[in-house]
Amino acid sequence: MALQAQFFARPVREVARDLVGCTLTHGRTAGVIVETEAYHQSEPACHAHIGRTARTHVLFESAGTVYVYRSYGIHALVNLVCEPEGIGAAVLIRALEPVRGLEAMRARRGLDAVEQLCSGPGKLTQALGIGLDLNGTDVVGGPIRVGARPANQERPEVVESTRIGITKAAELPWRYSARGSRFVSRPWPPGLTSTAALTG
DNA sequence: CATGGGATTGACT
DNA sequence: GTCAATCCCATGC
Repeated sequence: MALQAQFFARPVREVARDLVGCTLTHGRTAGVIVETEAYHQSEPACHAHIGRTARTHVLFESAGTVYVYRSYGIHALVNLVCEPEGIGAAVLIRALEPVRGLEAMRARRGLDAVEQLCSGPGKLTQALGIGLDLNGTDVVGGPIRVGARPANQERPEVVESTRIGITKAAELPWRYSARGSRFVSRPWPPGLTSTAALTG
């Protein structure tokens, strides 16, 4: 059952929390969302904080719009726009548990380990074939879809912690992860050694 | 028009 | 743990 635009037209932190356990699909590849982060125009880590520009105008569009941007000149990061139209806010999808199209993901990523296919915001866009060309598309009727958590499936326990890799507003606990998942981008709390992440 | 920085990743010490 | 790759875009002259 696909999520509708109304699901995203809520406070961005609620949407970020509720997206954990939902399924992100593009083409023949799909994964269960296990890690998200919320961004809102009111805080400086959000691209929309500076207002509407050529880059950020998508963040102010209607709920359910897809925002894809290039990070560090290399990676594409995918976000889902939230809150009423005119408010700049979005949820960054940071990690997935791969569930469909594993071989396509392996081919695109150039590695086999399932834990490493989608365990990061740049990794999952590469695994699912999501590029900048999808910026501005819609999760309702567009190439990227989000499916609700199945009713017979238990709601995952969600851990709240601080966001990863930012310098501004780094203290806000706006990161949401599925407790115990082996597919998150980094262990919690953040700051543990990277070797622990690989073996855990 | 030139410049600097970034919501990351992977390779290397 | 440290660091370079790489490019779009916002900013400033």
